[in-house]
Amino acid sequence: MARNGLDINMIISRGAQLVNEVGLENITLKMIAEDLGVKTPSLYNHITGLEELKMQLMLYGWKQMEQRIMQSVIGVSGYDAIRAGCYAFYEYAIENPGLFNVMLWYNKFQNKETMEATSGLFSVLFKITSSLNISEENCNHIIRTLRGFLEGFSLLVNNESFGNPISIAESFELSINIIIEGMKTLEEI
Amino acid sequence: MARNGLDINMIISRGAQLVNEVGLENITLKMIAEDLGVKTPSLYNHITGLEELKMQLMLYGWKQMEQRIMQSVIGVSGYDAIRAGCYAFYEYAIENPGLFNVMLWYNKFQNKETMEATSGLFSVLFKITSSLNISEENCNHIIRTLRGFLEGFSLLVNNESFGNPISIAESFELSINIIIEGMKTLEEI
DNA sequence: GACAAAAACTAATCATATTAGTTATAATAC
DNA sequence: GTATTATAACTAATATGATTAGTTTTTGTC
Repeated sequence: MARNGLDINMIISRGAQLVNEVGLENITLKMIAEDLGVKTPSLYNHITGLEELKMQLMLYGWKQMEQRIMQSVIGVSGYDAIRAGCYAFYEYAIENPGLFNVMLWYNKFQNKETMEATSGLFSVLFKITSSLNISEENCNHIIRTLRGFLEGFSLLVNNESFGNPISIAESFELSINIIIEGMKTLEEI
Repeated sequence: MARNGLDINMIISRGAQLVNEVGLENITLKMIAEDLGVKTPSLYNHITGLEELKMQLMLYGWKQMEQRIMQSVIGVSGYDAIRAGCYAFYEYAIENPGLFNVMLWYNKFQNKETMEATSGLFSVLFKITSSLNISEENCNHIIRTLRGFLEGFSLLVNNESFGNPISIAESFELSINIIIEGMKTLEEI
């Protein structure tokens, strides 16, 4: 009953590629429309506007990252799994700098869907920490420690904010070690 | 030889207040100009544009936070000083949500000045860690651990990104404990 | 082949940043 | 005290991109 040109998924996946190329501050509907070979207003048949697109990109990114993290922890357990999950997070963030900015930026409380954007991902890490001898309450706190560190560190790397020339890879490795050693002090019995 | 109306400092300090009120995504030159009782183009006598203003706000915020952190560590040493500095960071970030977004967002590598925006602040923490029995290289890595955690955690809190209803204050406290305990495992001798 | 739904289009509107060119002010020189 | 002049403020104009209104086109269904 209508043309079968665009659909929302095409817009999101092209949007994700473009935002990685040009950055969150430079992405425009005009650019995405041109890339898809249509005029800007045509996008409005599929999205309500730029804000909604960014929200969709945010959800898309977190879901994709969740897949990567789940893959990464297959076959490993305990602290090795924590480590693997953290690396998967970091690598995805570094590979997708523009999209990762959208993920951080639009991960505000808005509604149930946006609130739950990251819950699947971090429930993976929660399950792993729960297998350790750490109280459930502390497991919940630890997830926040990890979220904070992973999001902040990745953002700093993507922004090239570290002035010091020492190895970033070693900083990440040591940071994860520090957090894991700190976690171990929370083990009960 | 000219009118003594605005100056750059008035623009920056009003801009800082306004960005905290309306958020980084909503701040405009028009809004700042109206607030200061002038027309938008008048601002261009003092700044080169919106981008430069945001960069200036970024520098302003980091300098102000640096003062707060230096105050916080007076009279304390060792891990207590680390803890005090972390709390000062976090509290400043929470009190200034819009400005803190600018601080994170525009803290990219651009030139020497922007690169050094945070160096004073973190050199305070570096001096403290250096007083512990931890190698200089590891001290540098630890600064990055702390930066990552503090920036990421603060951003999450400002965005209300934590869905779980457990106490944020306790999460912060425990996170700092985890990092400090992890740091202790790096002490040599 | 006509119809209806939906997607694409063109044209118009709006907001804001920015630039160009003009006017007003106030410190200094005389 | 007045003329000068540098600078800041102003008005008017331009540019870009988001968004909306209204029109045309397409395509599956009858």
